[in-house]
Amino acid sequence: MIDARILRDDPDAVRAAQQRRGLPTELVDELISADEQRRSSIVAFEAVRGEQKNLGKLIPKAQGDEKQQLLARTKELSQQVKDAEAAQTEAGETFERLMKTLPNLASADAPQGGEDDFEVLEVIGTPRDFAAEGFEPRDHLELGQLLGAIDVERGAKVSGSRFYFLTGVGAQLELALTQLAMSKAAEWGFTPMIPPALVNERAMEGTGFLGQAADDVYHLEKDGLYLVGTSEVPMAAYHSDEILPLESLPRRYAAFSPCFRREAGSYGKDTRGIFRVHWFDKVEMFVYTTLEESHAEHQRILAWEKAWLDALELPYRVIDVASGDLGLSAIRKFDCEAWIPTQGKYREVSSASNCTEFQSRRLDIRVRGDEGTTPAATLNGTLCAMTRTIIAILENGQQADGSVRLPAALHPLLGEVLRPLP
RNA sequence: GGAGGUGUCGCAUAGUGGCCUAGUGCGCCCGCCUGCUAAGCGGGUUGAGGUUUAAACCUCUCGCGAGUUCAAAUCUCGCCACCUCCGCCA
Repeated sequence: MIDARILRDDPDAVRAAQQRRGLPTELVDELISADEQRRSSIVAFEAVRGEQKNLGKLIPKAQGDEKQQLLARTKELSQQVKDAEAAQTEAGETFERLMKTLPNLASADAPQGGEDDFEVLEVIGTPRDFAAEGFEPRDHLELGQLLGAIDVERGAKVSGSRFYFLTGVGAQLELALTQLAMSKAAEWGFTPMIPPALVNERAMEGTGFLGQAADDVYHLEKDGLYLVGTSEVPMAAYHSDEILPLESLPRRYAAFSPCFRREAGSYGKDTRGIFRVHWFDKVEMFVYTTLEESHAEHQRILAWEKAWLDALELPYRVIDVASGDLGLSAIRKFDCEAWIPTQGKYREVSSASNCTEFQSRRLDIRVRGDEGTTPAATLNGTLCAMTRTIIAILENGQQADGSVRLPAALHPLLGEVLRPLP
């Protein structure tokens, strides 16, 4: 949710932001009139309510006829107050419902356009030339099977398509990555967290996932709970309804959790292996800070993501996602994409978003500063999404015999090389 | 799943229909006093929204929501959270 004041004072800025996302601007006009209606209903209610209170004070002191007259008058007022209050509540709810459909104001710094209009900011490392090395690279699934690391057949048998078992060195690889990511994050000043992966509606709605992304969310109707698609959800709701002292910011958390995604509408896409799955584990960075600091923090989060990919010795690039491809809550998003040799493409492995005040207005997270309270800013960024990282490590580190050279950072945990099963 | 209890300002408490414009203590902030510190004295201190050039004023907020009433922190009902006990359980 954005600041209603911006809507009143500078509606053109809101229209422009909508246009940057490629969305119609009619909503802005609807919002302005809903806001006017809301405010006039407040004025009407407060007028009758004030009168009721004033007269109510006179009643205990009044006697005889005077008292009877007052009672008659206030009895009449009582109904008016109820009606005015109902009208105010309704106008308020209408406004809020519309407000919640309005995405965060896309940054003018983000590239214009849709999914394919991202800007490449940086390309780091060099993809290996397998032709020059004299062999055809195997894809992650084939490598995973040679190493005894990934079992998708049994994943499908037990749970359905887009499920998998990590087995043997595959399971060890995830645990090692988790341990490494969490300890690096702790070194950087993040508080390690293991949050719940089931959350209530407030948390899911407040982070913006019941909007355009609602179809992608698993919902346990019987219990009123949702499975999180990312620990961003419990971590944003962690401080909901709280007022954080300014001195306590930034608050940086590194959360490890499973992530569940229905992947509705991606039926034909990325069906081989574990690239696009209904469940994976992830270490996520989540930060609470001020609006002013959020832009610099966004860059820091990106820098930590890069440091992580550097440590894993993966070739990757950084893109600035176009405004039409942003999620509901973000004003700007940077993705890191690792090189996947068998796809001949860079593919997303991490993503850093600045959600400014959008989530904290919905979840009521404020900062107490010198001049009263203001909504906090929230940011999130992937540190390590397990399945895609495993894919990148296997494919980029593979050798002609099907073994995989690991990055030096993993040597203390797993040794230098993963070898095929005999 | 069953039984009972609790929910008031940052914390602790008072408040059983109108004197609540929610009192008091602690903490915190400002000032006074003051060799220093402590104590003492005076003032301030929930949050949200609205009217307004401003100053100021108004409304809402006692876990949440409905209801009764001219009037609700207070009475009634529902929900939620927490605590204790019983059952089940990794």
